[in-house]
Amino acid sequence: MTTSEENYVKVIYHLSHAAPKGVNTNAIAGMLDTKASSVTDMLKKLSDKELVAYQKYQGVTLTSKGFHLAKMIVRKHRLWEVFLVDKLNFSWDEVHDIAEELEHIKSESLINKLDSFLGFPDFDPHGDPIPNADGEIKKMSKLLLSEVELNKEFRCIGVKDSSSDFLKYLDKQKIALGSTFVVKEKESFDDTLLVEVNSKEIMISNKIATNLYVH
Amino acid sequence: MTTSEENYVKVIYHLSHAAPKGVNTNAIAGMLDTKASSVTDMLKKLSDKELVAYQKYQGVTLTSKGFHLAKMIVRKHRLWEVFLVDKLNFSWDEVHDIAEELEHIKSESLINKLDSFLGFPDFDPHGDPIPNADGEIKKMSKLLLSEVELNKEFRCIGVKDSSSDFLKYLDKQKIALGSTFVVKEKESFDDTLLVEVNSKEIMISNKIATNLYVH
DNA sequence: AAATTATTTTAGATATGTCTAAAAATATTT
DNA sequence: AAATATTTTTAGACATATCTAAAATAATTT
Repeated sequence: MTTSEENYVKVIYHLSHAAPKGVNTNAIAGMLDTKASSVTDMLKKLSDKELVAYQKYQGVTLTSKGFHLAKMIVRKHRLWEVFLVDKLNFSWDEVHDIAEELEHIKSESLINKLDSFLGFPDFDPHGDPIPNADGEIKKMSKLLLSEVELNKEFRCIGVKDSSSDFLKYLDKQKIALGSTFVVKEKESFDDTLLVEVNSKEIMISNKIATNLYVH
Repeated sequence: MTTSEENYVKVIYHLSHAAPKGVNTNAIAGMLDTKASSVTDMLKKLSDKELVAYQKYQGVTLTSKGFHLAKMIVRKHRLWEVFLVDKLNFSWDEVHDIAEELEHIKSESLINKLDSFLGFPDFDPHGDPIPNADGEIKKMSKLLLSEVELNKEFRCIGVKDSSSDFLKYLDKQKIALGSTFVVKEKESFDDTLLVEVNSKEIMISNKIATNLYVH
Protein backbone atom coordinates (compact mmCIF):
# COMPACT_ATOMS: atom_id res chain seq x y z
CA MET A 1 0.00 0.00 0.00
CA THR A 2 1.32 3.43 -0.91
CA THR A 3 0.73 6.49 1.26
CA SER A 4 -1.51 7.89 -1.45
CA GLU A 5 -3.69 4.78 -1.61
CA GLU A 6 -4.00 4.79 2.17
CA ASN A 7 -5.09 8.42 2.15
CA TYR A 8 -7.83 7.70 -0.36
CA VAL A 9 -9.12 4.74 1.66
CA LYS A 10 -9.11 6.82 4.83
CA VAL A 11 -11.02 9.69 3.20
CA ILE A 12 -13.61 7.33 1.73
CA TYR A 13 -14.03 5.85 5.21
CA HIS A 14 -14.66 9.25 6.78
CA LEU A 15 -17.04 10.36 4.01
CA SER A 16 -18.97 7.08 4.15
CA HIS A 17 -20.69 8.05 7.39
CA ALA A 18 -22.51 10.89 5.65
CA ALA A 19 -22.95 9.03 2.34
CA PRO A 20 -23.44 5.32 3.05
CA LYS A 21 -24.78 4.66 -0.46
CA GLY A 22 -21.63 5.79 -2.17
CA VAL A 23 -19.06 8.54 -1.85
CA ASN A 24 -18.84 11.03 -4.73
CA THR A 25 -15.70 11.61 -6.74
CA ASN A 26 -15.84 15.35 -6.12
CA ALA A 27 -16.20 14.90 -2.36
CA ILE A 28 -13.00 12.85 -2.30
CA ALA A 29 -11.21 15.37 -4.50
CA GLY A 30 -12.23 18.14 -2.11
CA MET A 31 -10.91 16.33 0.96
CA LEU A 32 -7.59 15.41 -0.66
CA ASP A 33 -7.13 18.75 -2.39
CA THR A 34 -6.78 17.07 -5.77
CA LYS A 35 -8.76 16.93 -9.02
CA ALA A 36 -11.74 14.71 -9.85
CA SER A 37 -9.82 13.09 -12.70
CA SER A 38 -7.08 12.02 -10.30
CA VAL A 39 -9.68 10.50 -8.03
CA THR A 40 -11.19 8.49 -10.88
CA ASP A 41 -7.77 7.08 -11.70
CA MET A 42 -7.16 6.05 -8.12
CA LEU A 43 -10.62 4.53 -7.68
CA LYS A 44 -9.88 2.18 -10.57
CA LYS A 45 -6.68 1.11 -8.88
CA LEU A 46 -8.34 0.61 -5.50
CA SER A 47 -11.10 -1.32 -7.21
CA ASP A 48 -8.53 -3.63 -8.84
CA LYS A 49 -7.10 -4.24 -5.37
CA GLU A 50 -10.61 -5.01 -4.08
CA LEU A 51 -10.47 -2.27 -1.47
CA VAL A 52 -13.50 -0.43 -2.88
CA ALA A 53 -16.61 -1.28 -4.88
CA TYR A 54 -16.65 1.18 -7.74
CA GLN A 55 -19.03 1.62 -10.67
CA LYS A 56 -18.60 4.47 -13.11
CA TYR A 57 -20.66 7.52 -12.15
CA GLN A 58 -22.13 5.71 -9.13
CA GLY A 59 -19.68 6.67 -6.39
CA VAL A 60 -17.66 4.25 -4.22
CA THR A 61 -18.09 2.22 -1.07
CA LEU A 62 -15.41 0.34 0.85
CA THR A 63 -15.27 -3.44 0.65
CA SER A 64 -14.84 -5.27 3.97
CA LYS A 65 -11.12 -5.43 3.16
CA GLY A 66 -10.99 -1.68 2.54
CA PHE A 67 -13.10 -1.01 5.64
CA HIS A 68 -10.67 -2.93 7.81
CA LEU A 69 -7.68 -1.19 6.27
CA ALA A 70 -9.31 2.19 6.89
CA LYS A 71 -9.87 1.37 10.53
CA MET A 72 -6.23 0.33 10.91
CA ILE A 73 -5.09 3.67 9.47
CA VAL A 74 -7.45 5.56 11.76
CA ARG A 75 -6.16 3.44 14.66
CA LYS A 76 -2.59 4.43 13.88
CA HIS A 77 -3.45 8.09 13.44
CA ARG A 78 -5.28 8.33 16.76
CA LEU A 79 -2.75 6.32 18.75
CA TRP A 80 0.04 8.56 17.51
CA GLU A 81 -2.05 11.59 18.52
CA VAL A 82 -2.34 10.19 22.04
CA PHE A 83 1.42 9.66 22.09
CA LEU A 84 2.12 13.20 20.92
CA VAL A 85 -0.18 14.78 23.48
CA ASP A 86 0.29 12.50 26.50
CA LYS A 87 4.01 11.72 26.16
CA LEU A 88 5.55 14.54 24.16
CA ASN A 89 3.35 17.34 25.55
CA PHE A 90 2.07 18.66 22.27
CA SER A 91 -1.21 20.55 22.55
CA TRP A 92 -4.25 19.07 20.84
CA ASP A 93 -4.24 21.60 18.02
CA GLU A 94 -0.67 20.72 16.94
CA VAL A 95 -0.86 16.97 16.47
CA HIS A 96 -2.96 16.39 13.38
CA ASP A 97 -0.39 17.07 10.68
CA ILE A 98 2.33 15.02 12.37
CA ALA A 99 -0.06 12.11 12.92
CA GLU A 100 -0.98 12.36 9.22
CA GLU A 101 2.60 11.31 8.48
CA LEU A 102 3.06 8.82 11.30
CA GLU A 103 -0.11 6.92 10.36
CA HIS A 104 1.66 5.58 7.25
CA ILE A 105 4.54 3.86 9.07
CA LYS A 106 4.18 0.19 8.23
CA SER A 107 4.67 -2.09 11.22
CA GLU A 108 1.96 -3.95 13.02
CA SER A 109 4.15 -4.74 16.01
CA LEU A 110 5.05 -1.06 16.29
CA ILE A 111 1.46 0.04 16.56
CA ASN A 112 0.49 -2.72 18.96
CA LYS A 113 3.45 -1.99 21.23
CA LEU A 114 2.61 1.71 21.07
CA ASP A 115 -0.98 0.86 22.04
CA SER A 116 0.29 -1.09 25.05
CA PHE A 117 2.76 1.67 26.01
CA LEU A 118 -0.10 4.18 26.01
CA GLY A 119 -2.30 1.92 28.16
CA PHE A 120 -4.74 0.86 25.42
CA PRO A 121 -6.59 4.19 25.22
CA ASP A 122 -10.16 4.12 23.90
CA PHE A 123 -10.24 7.74 22.73
CA ASP A 124 -7.79 10.19 21.16
CA PRO A 125 -7.11 13.75 22.38
CA HIS A 126 -10.12 15.07 20.43
CA GLY A 127 -12.46 12.47 21.91
CA ASP A 128 -12.59 10.31 18.78
CA PRO A 129 -12.66 6.55 19.36
CA ILE A 130 -9.56 4.43 18.64
CA PRO A 131 -10.24 1.10 16.89
CA ASN A 132 -8.54 -1.80 18.67
CA ALA A 133 -6.23 -4.31 16.93
CA ASP A 134 -9.30 -6.19 15.65
CA GLY A 135 -10.93 -3.04 14.32
CA GLU A 136 -13.55 -2.84 17.07
CA ILE A 137 -14.62 0.64 18.11
CA LYS A 138 -15.95 1.68 21.51
CA LYS A 139 -18.99 3.83 20.94
CA MET A 140 -20.01 6.47 23.45
CA SER A 141 -23.42 8.10 23.54
CA LYS A 142 -22.81 11.77 23.01
CA LEU A 143 -24.76 14.97 22.66
CA LEU A 144 -23.88 18.36 21.26
CA LEU A 145 -23.68 21.08 23.89
CA SER A 146 -26.32 22.93 21.86
CA GLU A 147 -28.88 20.13 22.42
CA VAL A 148 -28.47 19.77 26.14
CA GLU A 149 -30.98 20.30 28.97
CA LEU A 150 -30.61 23.38 31.18
CA ASN A 151 -29.06 23.17 34.66
CA LYS A 152 -27.74 19.63 34.31
CA GLU A 153 -24.07 18.78 34.47
CA PHE A 154 -22.32 17.49 31.37
CA ARG A 155 -18.74 16.57 30.69
CA CYS A 156 -16.82 17.46 27.53
CA ILE A 157 -15.95 14.22 25.72
CA GLY A 158 -14.92 15.42 22.28
CA VAL A 159 -15.05 17.98 19.51
CA LYS A 160 -16.84 17.76 16.19
CA ASP A 161 -14.61 20.28 14.42
CA SER A 162 -10.97 19.65 15.25
CA SER A 163 -9.51 22.52 13.26
CA SER A 164 -6.57 24.30 14.81
CA ASP A 165 -8.52 27.57 15.18
CA PHE A 166 -11.36 25.97 17.09
CA LEU A 167 -9.00 24.05 19.39
CA LYS A 168 -7.00 27.17 20.13
CA TYR A 169 -10.23 28.98 21.04
CA LEU A 170 -11.04 26.16 23.48
CA ASP A 171 -7.56 26.37 25.02
CA LYS A 172 -8.06 30.10 25.54
CA GLN A 173 -11.36 29.42 27.32
CA LYS A 174 -9.63 26.65 29.31
CA ILE A 175 -12.00 24.07 27.86
CA ALA A 176 -10.49 20.60 27.52
CA LEU A 177 -11.65 16.99 27.46
CA GLY A 178 -13.17 16.36 30.88
CA SER A 179 -14.28 19.95 31.50
CA THR A 180 -17.75 20.10 33.07
CA PHE A 181 -20.51 22.30 31.68
CA VAL A 182 -23.79 23.49 33.12
CA VAL A 183 -25.95 25.43 30.68
CA LYS A 184 -27.67 28.14 32.71
CA GLU A 185 -29.57 30.03 30.02
CA LYS A 186 -30.27 29.86 26.33
CA GLU A 187 -30.84 33.06 24.37
CA SER A 188 -33.74 32.22 22.07
CA PHE A 189 -32.86 34.92 19.53
CA ASP A 190 -29.44 33.55 18.44
CA ASP A 191 -29.15 30.38 20.57
CA THR A 192 -26.17 31.77 22.49
CA LEU A 193 -25.67 29.85 25.75
CA LEU A 194 -24.71 31.07 29.19
CA VAL A 195 -22.57 28.22 30.48
CA GLU A 196 -20.73 27.54 33.71
CA VAL A 197 -17.28 26.13 32.96
CA ASN A 198 -14.44 25.88 35.47
CA SER A 199 -16.74 27.61 38.01
CA LYS A 200 -16.89 30.68 35.77
CA GLU A 201 -19.85 31.73 33.63
CA ILE A 202 -19.12 32.43 29.98
CA MET A 203 -21.15 33.05 26.83
CA ILE A 204 -20.89 30.34 24.20
CA SER A 205 -22.11 30.98 20.67
CA ASN A 206 -24.28 28.50 18.81
CA LYS A 207 -21.43 27.77 16.42
CA ILE A 208 -19.20 26.70 19.32
CA ALA A 209 -22.00 24.77 21.03
CA THR A 210 -22.73 22.73 17.90
CA ASN A 211 -19.10 21.58 17.78
CA LEU A 212 -18.69 20.35 21.36
CA TYR A 213 -19.69 16.82 22.33
CA VAL A 214 -20.79 16.22 25.91
CA HIS A 215 -22.07 13.32 27.95
CA MET B 1 13.15 16.96 0.66
CA THR B 2 11.81 13.63 -0.54
CA THR B 3 12.46 10.36 1.27
CA SER B 4 14.61 9.25 -1.63
CA GLU B 5 16.77 12.36 -1.55
CA GLU B 6 17.22 11.97 2.19
CA ASN B 7 18.29 8.37 1.79
CA TYR B 8 20.96 9.33 -0.74
CA VAL B 9 22.31 12.08 1.52
CA LYS B 10 22.39 9.69 4.47
CA VAL B 11 24.23 6.99 2.52
CA ILE B 12 26.80 9.48 1.20
CA TYR B 13 27.35 10.61 4.78
CA HIS B 14 28.00 7.06 5.99
CA LEU B 15 30.28 6.23 3.06
CA SER B 16 32.22 9.48 3.44
CA HIS B 17 34.06 8.19 6.52
CA ALA B 18 35.80 5.53 4.46
CA ALA B 19 36.15 7.70 1.33
CA PRO B 20 36.68 11.32 2.38
CA LYS B 21 37.93 12.29 -1.09
CA GLY B 22 34.70 11.37 -2.79
CA VAL B 23 32.13 8.60 -2.65
CA ASN B 24 31.80 6.39 -5.75
CA THR B 25 28.58 6.03 -7.71
CA ASN B 26 28.72 2.25 -7.47
CA ALA B 27 29.21 2.33 -3.70
CA ILE B 28 26.04 4.38 -3.33
CA ALA B 29 24.16 2.09 -5.70
CA GLY B 30 25.23 -0.91 -3.64
CA MET B 31 24.01 0.59 -0.37
CA LEU B 32 20.67 1.67 -1.78
CA ASP B 33 20.11 -1.48 -3.81
CA THR B 34 19.68 0.52 -6.99
CA LYS B 35 21.57 0.99 -10.28
CA ALA B 36 24.52 3.27 -10.98
CA SER B 37 22.50 5.17 -13.58
CA SER B 38 19.84 6.01 -11.00
CA VAL B 39 22.55 7.28 -8.69
CA THR B 40 23.98 9.55 -11.39
CA ASP B 41 20.53 11.06 -11.95
CA MET B 42 20.05 11.71 -8.27
CA LEU B 43 23.53 13.18 -7.81
CA LYS B 44 22.70 15.79 -10.41
CA LYS B 45 19.57 16.71 -8.54
CA LEU B 46 21.34 16.86 -5.16
CA SER B 47 24.05 18.96 -6.77
CA ASP B 48 21.44 21.41 -8.09
CA LYS B 49 20.12 21.70 -4.53
CA GLU B 50 23.67 22.30 -3.29
CA LEU B 51 23.62 19.35 -0.96
CA VAL B 52 26.59 17.64 -2.64
CA ALA B 53 29.63 18.68 -4.64
CA TYR B 54 29.56 16.49 -7.71
CA GLN B 55 31.85 16.33 -10.74
CA LYS B 56 31.35 13.74 -13.43
CA TYR B 57 33.43 10.58 -12.85
CA GLN B 58 35.00 12.09 -9.70
CA GLY B 59 32.60 10.90 -7.00
CA VAL B 60 30.68 13.10 -4.55
CA THR B 61 31.20 14.81 -1.23
CA LEU B 62 28.61 16.51 0.94
CA THR B 63 28.47 20.30 1.11
CA SER B 64 28.14 21.79 4.60
CA LYS B 65 24.40 22.05 3.92
CA GLY B 66 24.25 18.37 2.96
CA PHE B 67 26.43 17.41 5.90
CA HIS B 68 24.10 19.11 8.32
CA LEU B 69 21.04 17.53 6.73
CA ALA B 70 22.68 14.10 6.97
CA LYS B 71 23.35 14.56 10.65
CA MET B 72 19.74 15.57 11.23
CA ILE B 73 18.55 12.39 9.52
CA VAL B 74 20.97 10.27 11.55
CA ARG B 75 19.78 12.12 14.67
CA LYS B 76 16.18 11.20 13.91
CA HIS B 77 17.02 7.59 13.10
CA ARG B 78 18.95 7.04 16.31
CA LEU B 79 16.49 8.86 18.57
CA TRP B 80 13.66 6.73 17.20
CA GLU B 81 15.76 3.63 17.85
CA VAL B 82 16.17 4.68 21.49
CA PHE B 83 12.42 5.20 21.70
CA LEU B 84 11.67 1.79 20.21
CA VAL B 85 14.06 -0.04 22.54
CA ASP B 86 13.67 1.95 25.78
CA LYS B 87 9.97 2.74 25.64
CA LEU B 88 8.34 0.13 23.42
CA ASN B 89 10.58 -2.78 24.47
CA PHE B 90 11.77 -3.78 21.03
CA SER B 91 15.04 -5.69 21.02
CA TRP B 92 18.04 -4.05 19.39
CA ASP B 93 17.92 -6.30 16.32
CA GLU B 94 14.33 -5.30 15.46
CA VAL B 95 14.51 -1.54 15.34
CA HIS B 96 16.51 -0.66 12.24
CA ASP B 97 13.84 -1.08 9.58
CA ILE B 98 11.19 0.79 11.55
CA ALA B 99 13.60 3.64 12.31
CA GLU B 100 14.41 3.76 8.58
CA GLU B 101 10.81 4.86 8.04
CA LEU B 102 10.44 7.06 11.10
CA GLU B 103 13.58 9.06 10.25
CA HIS B 104 11.72 10.70 7.35
CA ILE B 105 8.91 12.22 9.42
CA LYS B 106 9.23 15.96 8.94
CA SER B 107 8.85 17.95 12.14
CA GLU B 108 11.62 19.63 14.02
CA SER B 109 9.53 20.11 17.13
CA LEU B 110 8.62 16.42 17.07
CA ILE B 111 12.22 15.30 17.12
CA ASN B 112 13.27 17.83 19.75
CA LYS B 113 10.39 16.88 22.03
CA LEU B 114 11.21 13.21 21.49
CA ASP B 115 14.84 13.95 22.42
CA SER B 116 13.67 15.61 25.64
CA PHE B 117 11.21 12.77 26.41
CA LEU B 118 14.06 10.27 26.08
CA GLY B 119 16.32 12.33 28.36
CA PHE B 120 18.69 13.64 25.66
CA PRO B 121 20.53 10.35 25.09
CA ASP B 122 24.07 10.55 23.66
CA PHE B 123 24.10 7.05 22.15
CA ASP B 124 21.60 4.77 20.45
CA PRO B 125 20.94 1.10 21.33
CA HIS B 126 23.90 -0.01 19.16
CA GLY B 127 26.28 2.43 20.82
CA ASP B 128 26.31 4.88 17.91
CA PRO B 129 26.40 8.57 18.85
CA ILE B 130 23.29 10.75 18.43
CA PRO B 131 23.94 14.23 16.99
CA ASN B 132 22.28 16.94 19.09
CA ALA B 133 19.93 19.60 17.67
CA ASP B 134 22.95 21.60 16.47
CA GLY B 135 24.55 18.59 14.81
CA GLU B 136 27.25 18.13 17.43
CA ILE B 137 28.34 14.58 18.10
CA LYS B 138 29.78 13.24 21.35
CA LYS B 139 32.81 11.16 20.48
CA MET B 140 33.90 8.30 22.69
CA SER B 141 37.29 6.67 22.53
CA LYS B 142 36.67 3.06 21.67
CA LEU B 143 38.62 -0.09 20.94
CA LEU B 144 37.69 -3.31 19.26
CA LEU B 145 37.57 -6.28 21.61
CA SER B 146 40.15 -7.91 19.32
CA GLU B 147 42.72 -5.16 20.07
CA VAL B 148 42.45 -5.17 23.82
CA GLU B 149 45.07 -5.97 26.49
CA LEU B 150 44.75 -9.24 28.40
CA ASN B 151 43.35 -9.36 31.94
CA LYS B 152 42.00 -5.84 31.95
CA GLU B 153 38.34 -5.01 32.33
CA PHE B 154 36.46 -3.43 29.43
CA ARG B 155 32.85 -2.47 28.95
CA CYS B 156 30.82 -3.05 25.79
CA ILE B 157 29.89 0.34 24.34
CA GLY B 158 28.74 -0.53 20.84
CA VAL B 159 28.77 -2.79 17.83
CA LYS B 160 30.45 -2.25 14.49
CA ASP B 161 28.17 -4.60 12.56
CA SER B 162 24.55 -4.06 13.55
CA SER B 163 23.04 -6.73 11.34
CA SER B 164 20.17 -8.66 12.81
CA ASP B 165 22.12 -11.95 12.80
CA PHE B 166 25.01 -10.53 14.77
CA LEU B 167 22.74 -8.84 17.32
CA LYS B 168 20.76 -12.05 17.81
CA TYR B 169 24.02 -13.91 18.45
CA LEU B 170 24.91 -11.34 21.11
CA ASP B 171 21.49 -11.71 22.74
CA LYS B 172 22.00 -15.47 22.89
CA GLN B 173 25.37 -14.94 24.61
CA LYS B 174 23.70 -12.38 26.92
CA ILE B 175 26.02 -9.68 25.66
CA ALA B 176 24.50 -6.20 25.68
CA LEU B 177 25.65 -2.59 25.93
CA GLY B 178 27.30 -2.30 29.34
CA SER B 179 28.43 -5.93 29.58
CA THR B 180 31.95 -6.22 31.02
CA PHE B 181 34.66 -8.25 29.34
CA VAL B 182 38.01 -9.56 30.55
CA VAL B 183 40.09 -11.24 27.85
CA LYS B 184 41.88 -14.14 29.57
CA GLU B 185 43.70 -15.74 26.65
CA LYS B 186 44.28 -15.20 22.97
CA GLU B 187 44.79 -18.19 20.68
CA SER B 188 47.61 -17.11 18.39
CA PHE B 189 46.64 -19.56 15.61
CA ASP B 190 43.20 -18.12 14.77
CA ASP B 191 42.94 -15.18 17.22
CA THR B 192 40.05 -16.75 19.08
CA LEU B 193 39.64 -15.18 22.53
CA LEU B 194 38.81 -16.72 25.87
CA VAL B 195 36.70 -14.02 27.49
CA GLU B 196 34.99 -13.67 30.85
CA VAL B 197 31.49 -12.20 30.34
CA ASN B 198 28.76 -12.20 32.98
CA SER B 199 31.15 -14.16 35.25
CA LYS B 200 31.23 -17.01 32.73
CA GLU B 201 34.10 -17.83 30.39
CA ILE B 202 33.24 -18.18 26.72
CA MET B 203 35.16 -18.48 23.47
CA ILE B 204 34.81 -15.53 21.10
CA SER B 205 35.90 -15.82 17.49
CA ASN B 206 37.99 -13.15 15.81
CA LYS B 207 35.05 -12.21 13.59
CA ILE B 208 32.93 -11.44 16.65
CA ALA B 209 35.79 -9.68 18.45
CA THR B 210 36.41 -7.35 15.52
CA ASN B 211 32.78 -6.20 15.64
CA LEU B 212 32.50 -5.33 19.33
CA TYR B 213 33.53 -1.91 20.60
CA VAL B 214 34.74 -1.65 24.18
CA HIS B 215 36.10 1.04 26.45
C1' DA C 1 -39.35 16.31 -22.55
C1' DA C 2 -35.88 19.38 -24.05
C1' DA C 3 -32.33 22.42 -22.65
C1' DT C 4 -29.12 23.68 -19.39
C1' DT C 5 -25.93 22.83 -15.70
C1' DA C 6 -23.07 19.99 -12.90
C1' DT C 7 -20.48 15.92 -12.26
C1' DT C 8 -17.58 12.35 -13.76
C1' DT C 9 -14.68 10.05 -16.96
C1' DT C 10 -11.35 9.70 -20.76
C1' DA C 11 -7.33 11.03 -23.32
C1' DG C 12 -3.14 12.85 -23.39
C1' DA C 13 0.68 15.39 -20.88
C1' DT C 14 4.00 16.12 -16.90
C1' DA C 15 7.00 15.17 -12.47
C1' DT C 16 9.70 11.85 -9.98
C1' DG C 17 12.46 8.09 -9.50
C1' DT C 18 13.54 4.18 -11.44
C1' DC C 19 15.28 0.93 -15.23
C1' DT C 20 18.09 -1.14 -19.59
C1' DA C 21 21.35 -0.77 -23.09
C1' DA C 22 24.85 1.68 -25.27
C1' DA C 23 28.52 5.11 -25.14
C1' DA C 24 32.20 7.51 -22.76
C1' DA C 25 35.69 7.89 -19.36
C1' DT C 26 38.82 5.88 -16.13
C1' DA C 27 41.59 2.11 -14.19
C1' DT C 28 44.13 -2.10 -14.66
C1' DT C 29 46.68 -5.53 -16.91
C1' DT C 30 49.92 -7.27 -20.07
C1' DA D 1 51.66 2.37 -24.16
C1' DA D 2 48.28 -0.63 -26.01
C1' DA D 3 44.75 -3.72 -24.87
C1' DT D 4 41.40 -5.04 -21.69
C1' DA D 5 38.33 -4.46 -17.95
C1' DT D 6 35.69 -1.65 -14.90
C1' DT D 7 33.14 2.28 -13.72
C1' DT D 8 30.25 5.97 -14.85
C1' DT D 9 27.30 8.58 -17.73
C1' DT D 10 23.87 9.31 -21.38
C1' DA D 11 19.75 8.31 -23.93
C1' DG D 12 15.51 6.61 -24.01
C1' DA D 13 11.77 3.91 -21.66
C1' DC D 14 8.47 2.82 -17.82
C1' DA D 15 5.37 3.19 -13.57
C1' DT D 16 3.10 6.21 -10.19
C1' DA D 17 0.42 9.91 -9.21
C1' DT D 18 -0.75 13.90 -10.69
C1' DC D 19 -2.68 17.57 -14.07
C1' DT D 20 -5.60 20.02 -18.09
C1' DA D 21 -8.95 19.93 -21.56
C1' DA D 22 -12.46 17.63 -23.84
C1' DA D 23 -16.10 14.14 -23.98
C1' DA D 24 -19.65 11.51 -21.72
C1' DT D 25 -23.10 10.90 -18.35
C1' DA D 26 -26.32 12.39 -14.80
C1' DA D 27 -29.09 15.87 -12.49
C1' DT D 28 -31.70 20.03 -12.63
C1' DT D 29 -34.29 23.59 -14.60
C1' DT D 30 -37.46 25.53 -17.71
